[in-house]
Amino acid sequence: MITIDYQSRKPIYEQIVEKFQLLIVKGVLLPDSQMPSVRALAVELAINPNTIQKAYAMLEQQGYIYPVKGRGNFVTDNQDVLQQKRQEFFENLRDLIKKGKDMGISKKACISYMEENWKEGLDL
Amino acid sequence: MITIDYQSRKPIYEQIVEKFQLLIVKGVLLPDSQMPSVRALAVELAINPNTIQKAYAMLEQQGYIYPVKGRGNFVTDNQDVLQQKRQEFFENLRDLIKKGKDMGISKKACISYMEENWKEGLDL
Amino acid sequence: MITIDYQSRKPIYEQIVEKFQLLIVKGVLLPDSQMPSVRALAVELAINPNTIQKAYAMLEQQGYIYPVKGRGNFVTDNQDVLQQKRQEFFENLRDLIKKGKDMGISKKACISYMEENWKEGLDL
Amino acid sequence: MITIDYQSRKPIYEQIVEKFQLLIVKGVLLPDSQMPSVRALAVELAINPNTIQKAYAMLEQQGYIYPVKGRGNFVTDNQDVLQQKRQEFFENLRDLIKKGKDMGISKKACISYMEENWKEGLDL
DNA sequence: GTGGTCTAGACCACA
DNA sequence: GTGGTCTAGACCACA
Repeated sequence: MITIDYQSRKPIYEQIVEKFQLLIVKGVLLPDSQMPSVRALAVELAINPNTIQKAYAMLEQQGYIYPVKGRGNFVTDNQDVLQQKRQEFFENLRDLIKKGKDMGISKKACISYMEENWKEGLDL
Repeated sequence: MITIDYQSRKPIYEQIVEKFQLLIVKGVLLPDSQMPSVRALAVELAINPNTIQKAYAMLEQQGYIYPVKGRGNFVTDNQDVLQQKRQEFFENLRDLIKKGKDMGISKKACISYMEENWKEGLDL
Repeated sequence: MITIDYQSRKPIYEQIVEKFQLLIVKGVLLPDSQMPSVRALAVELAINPNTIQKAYAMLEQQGYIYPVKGRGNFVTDNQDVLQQKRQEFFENLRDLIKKGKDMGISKKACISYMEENWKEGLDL
Repeated sequence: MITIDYQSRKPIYEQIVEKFQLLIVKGVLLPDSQMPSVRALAVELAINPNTIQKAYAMLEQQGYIYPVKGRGNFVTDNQDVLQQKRQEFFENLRDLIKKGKDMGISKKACISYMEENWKEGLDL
C-alpha cells in the first residue's frame, strides 16, 4: 500500500505523510475508514514506530485523519482537505509560471506542453 | 542584491544558491562578471564566510560560476545552464500536472489559469 | 582501515575521499555496507568531524556512497562508478603516453616496462 | 609561446613551470638560450610579475634554468633534466599500472591500448 | 586582497 | 545515535 524510498532526500516521515495525503485525496482511502495501526505499519515498512507516529501526527494536524482513543486513527471526510489541496495546486502552478517566465519560456510552449501531457480522465 | 530569510526552513546556504541561480539565469549577472567576494558578502549578510563558501562551492559544482585563483569567483557563460534549467522546468510541470490530475482538476481549468497568470513579455 | 598523511600537500578530506574510492572500487567495501559514522571516524583519525563530513559529501556527490537519514552512510552499488573509473584510467594513460613521446621515450621501452611491472592476478 | 588556462584548478605559476619544462625537455628552447624577461612575460600574459618570478624560481631550483646577474635567465643544458624526467615518467607509469590492476583492467587491454595510441615518431 | 582548509563546538532534524 | 547546518576564528596558498 505504501512504499518508502530510503535513498530519497526526503525524510521518511514526510514520504509517509505525502503517500497518505494522495491516497486520501484520490479517494482510495474512504472517509471514516481505519488507518493501519502504528505498530502494524512500522513492522510492514521495517521502520521505527516513532517515525510512523510522527507522520500520523502531521496528518492529524493537517486534517487528513482523526484519532479515536483506544481504537486507532480514521480518515477524515475529505471535502475540505481536497479544497485546500486544490488551492495549493494553483499556488504551485503560479510559482512555476513565474520561474518559467524568468527563464524566457513562452506561454505558448508551456500550454502546448500541458495539452500533450494531460491525458484527461484516462488513468485516475 | 540578496536577502536571506532567517526564519525559513531552508538552510541559508541553499537560499543563497537559489538567489544567485536566478540572478544568473535571468541575466542580471552577466557572464564573466565578478561575484561578490566571499568575505564582502559575509559581512553584508552578517553571516559566516564558511556559509557563503559552501554556497559558492555548490554554484561552482553546478556550473554557474568558476573560481580564478587569487582573484575571486566569476559568472559562467550560462547557455548550457539555461538549457538545463528549462528542462527542469518542464519536469516540474509534468509532476505538477500529475498531481493535478490525481485531485480531479480539469485540464481546461488549469490551462485557463495559466492563460490568465502568464502575462507574456511584460516584466522580464 | 584508513591512514592520513598529515605532511602531504593534499588536503586531509581529499586523502579520505581517495582512500575510500579505492576501497569501494576494489570491492573491499561491499555495496550497501555501512560506512564508518562521521563521528567514529573523526575520533579514530583524531580529526574534526567537519572534515570527514566534507569527504563524505564529495563521495556522495561522486556516487560512491548514499546517505540514509538518521542511520548513516552506505556504499553504493558500484558498477557505474567502476565503469567511469576505468574510463578515467585510460584517459590518464593517454596523457602519460603523450608526455612520454614528447620526451623521446620509445614505445618499445614503455611496453616492455609494462610487461615487467604488471604481474597479472597476483596481488589483487 | 605560452598560454594560461585561467579556469584551471592548477595555479598559474604551476602552469607556467610545466609549460617551460616541456619546451625545454622537448628541445624547443635550446641550452643557453635566453628566457623571456620576467616583466615582458608578465605583460604578455597579463598577470602579476610576482607569479612569473615564482615560476622562474621553481624552474631554477629544479635545474631547468640559471640566472645571470643583470642579464636574465637562461636555459640549462638539459641532459640531466631529461634523465630525471624519464625517471619520473616511469614512476608515474608504475603508479598508473597499480591503479589499473586494482580495478581489474587486464594487462592485455592496457598494452593494446598503448600500441594503438603511441604513434611512434610522427608528431614530436 | 582572494578563496581554501581545518578546528572546536553549538544546535537541530531524523530514526 | 545518525548526519546537517552554522558560527568564530586560525592559518595557508595564490596573485
